[in-house]
Amino acid sequence: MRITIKDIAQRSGVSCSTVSRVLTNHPNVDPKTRERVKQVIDELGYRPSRIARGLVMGQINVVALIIGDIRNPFYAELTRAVKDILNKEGYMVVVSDSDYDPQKEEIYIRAAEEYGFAGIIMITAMETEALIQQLEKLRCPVVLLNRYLPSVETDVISVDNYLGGYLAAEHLIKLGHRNIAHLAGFKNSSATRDRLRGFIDAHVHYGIQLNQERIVYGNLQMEAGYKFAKEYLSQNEDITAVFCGNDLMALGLIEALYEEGKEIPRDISVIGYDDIDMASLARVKLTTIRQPQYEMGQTAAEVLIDRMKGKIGAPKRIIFTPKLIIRESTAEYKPGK
Amino acid sequence: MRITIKDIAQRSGVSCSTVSRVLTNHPNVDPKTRERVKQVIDELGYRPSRIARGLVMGQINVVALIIGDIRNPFYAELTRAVKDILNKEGYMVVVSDSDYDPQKEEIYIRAAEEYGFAGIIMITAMETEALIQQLEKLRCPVVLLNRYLPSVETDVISVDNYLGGYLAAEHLIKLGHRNIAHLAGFKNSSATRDRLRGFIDAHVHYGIQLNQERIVYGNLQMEAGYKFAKEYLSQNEDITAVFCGNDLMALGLIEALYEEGKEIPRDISVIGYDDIDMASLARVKLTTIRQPQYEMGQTAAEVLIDRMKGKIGAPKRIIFTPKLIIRESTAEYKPGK
DNA sequence: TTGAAAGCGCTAACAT
DNA sequence: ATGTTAGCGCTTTCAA
Repeated sequence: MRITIKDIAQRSGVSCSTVSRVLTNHPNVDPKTRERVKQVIDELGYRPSRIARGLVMGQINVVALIIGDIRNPFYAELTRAVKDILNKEGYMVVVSDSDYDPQKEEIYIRAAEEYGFAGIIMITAMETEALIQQLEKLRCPVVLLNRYLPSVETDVISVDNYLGGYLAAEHLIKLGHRNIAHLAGFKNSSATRDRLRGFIDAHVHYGIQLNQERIVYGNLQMEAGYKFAKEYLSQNEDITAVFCGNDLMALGLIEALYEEGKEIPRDISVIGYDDIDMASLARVKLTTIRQPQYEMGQTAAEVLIDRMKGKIGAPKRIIFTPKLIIRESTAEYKPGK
Repeated sequence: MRITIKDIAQRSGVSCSTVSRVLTNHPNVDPKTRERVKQVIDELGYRPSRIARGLVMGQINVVALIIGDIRNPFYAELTRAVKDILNKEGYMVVVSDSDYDPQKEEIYIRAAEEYGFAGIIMITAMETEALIQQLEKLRCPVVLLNRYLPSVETDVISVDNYLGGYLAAEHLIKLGHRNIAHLAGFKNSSATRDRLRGFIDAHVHYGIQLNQERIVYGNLQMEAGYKFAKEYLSQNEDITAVFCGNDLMALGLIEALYEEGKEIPRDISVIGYDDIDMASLARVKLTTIRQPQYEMGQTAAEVLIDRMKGKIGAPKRIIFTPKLIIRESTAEYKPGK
């Protein structure tokens, strides 16, 4: 049978309340009593039931982190940051992969409610009406990562996606490219939309024509990049550069191109997004837009902790600045080719 | 205020017990009553408290997965498998990174106890006495992955590490290499030890001398491979091939070598372990020993589910077979070099 | 088929 | 400083 607070109380000759006070570090306990109780606790190897405590408190010290896919190194790194910070504060973190599917998100948020989680950090798949309604009803604080829901009052930690898209396009344009394709992320994500806007505006700014067919949407997985190369690029040989919505797709794209005997950046320039570790280790070191992965997670966790501790005030918007990292997958456009 | 079973009971004109029966799909409820109650539940958007339920049941439907580091793609893939299976059965999965640190493991196992988790799946960092004691006292089933604790009665899912080590060494030996170094994993892990035994036995079998200094232990991170190249290999120029304890270290090693102007496999042959996705995308496609990552996770989850459902019987040992995947990072030994 | 009541292990208000 | 008591939301005997 499980050892309970009652056992500790009996063995140390005090009441349950006193044991509870010792457990919660309540000041009103005689030092001697405290010592005695602590000793019995050690002796019996007592472990408090977080569930019982949770029932009384109305919640448990657990935070949900909802991301796209833990196998994407960008999310893995972010997850580490979130855990590092929250564990230090005594919170447990439950990481759920939405697979970029709003329905799965819904399920996970519901689970967080049923389990009485203390908070949620999420990168939303899309900004759907259902999600917004769900978040509005929520009884625990939420921090949104890299996405923006205009109608929901939550803290938001993000990176300037517009700027990221602009920087990527500008880099390619300055290298002389005029026919640039964009393999974007999910169409309904605000991050995707913002990057696209930046991408388009850079074209406008430099007076370069850009037509709709140059924009293709992918699912952020390596295969999407691979497919894009095999299907789209082989049909559109005028394309001399591609801006990918993340590094994973860029890597898949490069792989496919090599299979066809093409070389990067000789035949085509490729720029990624995120700057995951792999970007600098791939067969062609990837030029990319760096997002401060760890820092984003860290900040999100810190902001959430403040909210869970009851800090009030207007929703925060913390926006990091993306950075162009030039490596070897982009090069000057050579008309001869 | 939270909507409780009581609210549902009042609104539908029945007792709490009946509502509970509806919730738990108990057969003894009049179909009409059941319908009415369900309707009220939907109407009010009622969500049962898993915590309250957990208090009564003595546990919650949550499983802990304790791994080394989620940023290692091998673990990320395995994690996906475990989650896929367990979520389908209605369990939540909490993933904790031990950072290969037995103390962190201890903390996580304790947390699992305090929260009343239904089960644990873990890859142990080391087989310490403290861990064994902790596991013996545990009130929930445990499945061990790729590690073996002789004195603890748990199910074990693993890959034949001895064979893996043997295959790696044999491959290099057959290519003509005679001075092979082994950058192993953690010294105290049974997986590391078994692979080392295989590595040594292959040498013995082929009548090749091997001395102790050829074995170096690393922490399974990319930096360890990098460092190994910079520090060890530059001091030991007779080494013509390296067997790495995982792909990540192999990748780091190759990176360092390239920085020094060396080429793989021209100057040195490298073989990894795991066969993570990156292995086939790196600048040199990695020869490696494949472990069936997803399948291992899947099997571990299935075995654990059986135990949680009360299936009894002797501890299972399921052992997968590793496979040599030959790519481009290993080549025949050229005496000229 | 249903309801009343006890109890899971803990915290916190209140009383002493 | 300590004990008594009520109650968190649910499941589960037991009785009707």
